[in-house]
Amino acid sequence: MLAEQRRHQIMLELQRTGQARTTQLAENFGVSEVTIRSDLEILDAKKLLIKTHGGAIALPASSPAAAFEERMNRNFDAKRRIAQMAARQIIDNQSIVFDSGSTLLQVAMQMPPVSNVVVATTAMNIAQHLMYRPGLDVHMIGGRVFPSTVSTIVSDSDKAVGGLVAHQAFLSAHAIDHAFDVVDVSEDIARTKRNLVRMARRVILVADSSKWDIGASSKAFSLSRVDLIITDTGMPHGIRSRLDKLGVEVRYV
Amino acid sequence: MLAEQRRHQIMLELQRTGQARTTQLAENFGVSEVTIRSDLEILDAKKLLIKTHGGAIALPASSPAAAFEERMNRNFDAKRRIAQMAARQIIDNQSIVFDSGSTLLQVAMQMPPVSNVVVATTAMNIAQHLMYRPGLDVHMIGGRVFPSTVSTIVSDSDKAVGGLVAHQAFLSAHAIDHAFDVVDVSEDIARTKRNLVRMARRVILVADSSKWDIGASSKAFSLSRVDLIITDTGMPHGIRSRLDKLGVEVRYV
DNA sequence: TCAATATTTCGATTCCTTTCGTTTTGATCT
DNA sequence: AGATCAAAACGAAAGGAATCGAAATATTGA
Repeated sequence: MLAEQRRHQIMLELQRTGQARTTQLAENFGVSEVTIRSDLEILDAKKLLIKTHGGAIALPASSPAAAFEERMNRNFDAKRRIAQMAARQIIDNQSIVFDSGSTLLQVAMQMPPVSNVVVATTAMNIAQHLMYRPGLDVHMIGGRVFPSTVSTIVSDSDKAVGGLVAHQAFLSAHAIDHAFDVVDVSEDIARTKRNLVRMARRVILVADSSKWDIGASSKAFSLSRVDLIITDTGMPHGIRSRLDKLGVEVRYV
Repeated sequence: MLAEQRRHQIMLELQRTGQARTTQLAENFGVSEVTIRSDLEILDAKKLLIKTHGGAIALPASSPAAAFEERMNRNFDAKRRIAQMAARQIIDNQSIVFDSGSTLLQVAMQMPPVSNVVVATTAMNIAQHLMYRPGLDVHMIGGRVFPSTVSTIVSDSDKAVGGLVAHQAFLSAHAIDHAFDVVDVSEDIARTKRNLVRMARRVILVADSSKWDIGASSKAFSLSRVDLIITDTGMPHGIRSRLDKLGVEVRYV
C-alpha cells in the first residue's frame, strides 16, 4: 500500500469515528507506529486533523450555535433575496405570524420600519430581534422549547395567542416532497406549522431551492393551502413547470 | 478515549450547560478525578474555562449586552449566593415555574443536574440557557414580549401552559414596599407575577437586600403568600425583625 | 545509485492512577 | 451569629504504562 493511500484511509477512519489511535492504525496497516506518527504529522501540517498524544482527532466539530450559523450561511444569497421579497409583504396595521427558521430570521431582520404591527412567533431568536423595534408589538407563542431551532412547539394555537387571527403568516419549510406537501422531521413540528397556518388569512411560504423534492417523515400542510410562495430559480426544471400549474402565486427572486 | 478528545468533550459539556462537576466528568469518562482536575487545569490555563471548587464553569459571555448588564449589576455577589441557595431547592421529578430577572437567570445557570424536571418560564434568556440540558423539559410561557426583561407578559396563566400546576414557583421582585407587598413598575408585570404565583403550590421569592422598603406603582402579591424567602443580610435592621415575625420561612445567605 | 519510505532502538515525555495530608464546603447545633 | 463537624474536593508526590522524538539503519523502487 502506498503511503498516500494509507493517509487517505486514516482520514476516512477519522471522519467515521472522530478519532484514531496510533497503535490501532499501525496494527491495521501493518506498519510501525513511527510511520503512523509521521503520517499524522504530515496530515496535521495540512490542517486535515489534529495530532494528539496517542493518535489524532478530527477537526473541532461545530457547536450548536456554529451549526445554526452554518445553516444560515448555506444558500445565504438566495435566502437573503427571498427574505427581502418576503419582508416587503409586511405593511402597517397588520398582524403577522412568524414560523421559526434561518430564512425567517432573515425576514425579520430585513423588515422595513412599520407602525402598529403585531408579530406573533414561535422563534425566540426572531422575538429577540424584533422586540426593540418601535411600531412593533411582539408576542411569543408559548410551548415546549425545541432546542435545535430555538423555538417553541405549539400544542394548541387557539390557547396560545388568545384566538388571534393574523393577516399573514410566514412559514418556512424543512423540505417539500414530491406530492407538494411541506414536510418536516417530526410530527411535533409539523403540527406546529399546521397551527400557524390556521392562524392567518394569508399564508406565505419562503423556501430556497434546496428544499424541493426531498422527503421527510411528517406532513405539515399542502402547498395548495399556501397563497404565495417565494423561492429562487435553482430548483429542478420538472418541479418548476409543475409548480406553475398548481394555481398558487409563485415569485422567483 | 484520547486525552485531547476528552478535553474537547468537557468543553462541549460546558458550552451546553455552563458548568461541569469533577465527579460527574470522572464517572462519565471512566477516569480518575485527578485526571479530570488536571484536564480542567490545562483548559483553565488556556483561558477556555474557569476552574472552580468542584468542577469548572464556562467563561462569562462576552457579548457587549451581557457585559453591560453585568457591569450594571449591583449586588452581584449576593445575587449569586442567593441563586445558589435557590437552585438547591430543585430536585428530580418536579415541575417548576421561573419568573424573569437577573437573579433567576443566575438560579437557572446554577441549577444542578436533574432528571425529569419540567421548567416553565416567561424569560427567554432562561429558556435558552436551560433548553440544552438533559433531564429538563423547558416550556416557554407565551405572551407579549417585554423588552427590558426579555420576557413575556402573561394575560391568562391558565391558558398559557394548559393548566399546569407546578410544585414550586421561583419569583423575583422589582421591589418590596413598606407593607411587605411585592410591587413592580407596571400592572402588566404585576399581573404576570400574580399569575405565576397562582400556578404553584410552593412559592419561593429571591430578593437581594437592595429591594427592600422601596415603593412602586403596582402591587403583584403579598409576602404572606410566599412560602420561602431567600435573601442576604444587607437590609435595614427594622425590616429584618419585622420579616422574622411574619411567619414566612426566610433564609439569609 | 539516489531518494523516498519504513524500521529499530533508546532515553525522554506524557498520561493516568493511587495514596495521603490539607482545604473547602455545607449542615447542624448552640 | 458564630462554632463545630463530617463529607467532599483538593494539591502534591510517586510510580508504572504507554507514547513520543531523534537518530541510526534497513528496505524499496525508479
